[in-house]
Amino acid sequence: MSVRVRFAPSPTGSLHLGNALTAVANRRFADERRGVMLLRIDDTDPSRAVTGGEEAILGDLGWLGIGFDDGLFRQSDRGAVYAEAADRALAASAAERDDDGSVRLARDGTTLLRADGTATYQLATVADDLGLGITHVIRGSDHRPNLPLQQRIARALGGELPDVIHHGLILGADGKKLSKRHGHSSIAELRAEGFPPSAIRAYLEELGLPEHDVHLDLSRLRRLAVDAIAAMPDDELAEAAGAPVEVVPALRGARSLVEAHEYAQLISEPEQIALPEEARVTLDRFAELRLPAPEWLSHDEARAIVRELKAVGGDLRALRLALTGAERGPELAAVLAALSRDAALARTA
RNA sequence: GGCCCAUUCGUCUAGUGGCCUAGGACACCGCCCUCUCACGGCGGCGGCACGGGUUCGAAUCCCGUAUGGGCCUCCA
Repeated sequence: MSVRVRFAPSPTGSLHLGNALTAVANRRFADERRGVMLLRIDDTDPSRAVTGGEEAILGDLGWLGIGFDDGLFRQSDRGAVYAEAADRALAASAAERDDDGSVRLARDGTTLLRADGTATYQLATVADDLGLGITHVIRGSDHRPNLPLQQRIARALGGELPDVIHHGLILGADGKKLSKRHGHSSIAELRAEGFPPSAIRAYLEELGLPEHDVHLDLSRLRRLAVDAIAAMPDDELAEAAGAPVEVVPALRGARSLVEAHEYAQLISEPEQIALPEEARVTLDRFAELRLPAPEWLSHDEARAIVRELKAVGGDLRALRLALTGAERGPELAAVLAALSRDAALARTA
């Protein structure tokens, strides 16, 4: 029997990092077994729905490069399936109808169908895991207490719950439940902070299926961001940083995509700043070297100029300041290579 | 409070009774490289939660305690 797993978020907006871990774990579980992962939106509770919540989740998954092979299924579309499931449980005397019209599991009174006929999460999730042919449920350990109950519901529906694997949750660095207060808790936030998707993906892959709760390790995530940026092809980095591909060599030292974008800005639109008088001699020397060189420099040619300036004791900081308007930024030679002769001379005039 | 799960350096982990004086990665601290940033090189700091068993031998098995977490909704 081929493996079939599902990722089943509630449409409450951008994915929480812990949910993303579940998605990645399911994706990997399926991939490693040439199985199928389907996407299901668990939206049985309309009061919890958030406008744009589903779109945000789809956007996050796409951004992270997590695809799905079947679905998307929405529980709000599947009322008939749950009603039929409830009937089956009723017929088998595994459930009973309450005075108010709701349907409850006979054994412990857990509500399966509300009085208005809509399914609760417990019924919907079990009916779907059975009905959609799920073979393995991989979810966060916050669901662990549900396991015995869901197994009972599965039997009440005449089936058997798939194998269930629980993984530890991602907590804040302080060991408390990850929340908005910590920052960096949702994919949207991490994205805005400039983390490349491949870094987040790598972090989640690294975590695997933690047996116990883990603390979010921002240092590790930052490191992975640096590695991910270093590994990005030029065109990809250019797009991710919103910069022209010519300046990409100058973006390599950036630690985040936000910083990469700032580096690009330094080159295209530097802030005007006043330079100290002592800088003049270095800038003049630079002009002498730059003038006879080609309109555009190769990185090697740019390095040769930097080396020459350095050899004569030039003030490279002043040159950096003149060219980018900042004391820190991309490698000098990369800046020179990204600037035309005219642009460079204008800034050092 | 009840039930459940977990517990190896700051963090993530390797470790399934002898190979463990507990290995690695990231972080941190020095030094080197260096126009800043990032990368890289070298070195350092630092851990089996505690107490009892079992065993010739325990990070590894059992029990207890502690700590952390999860859940206790007609939420997911």
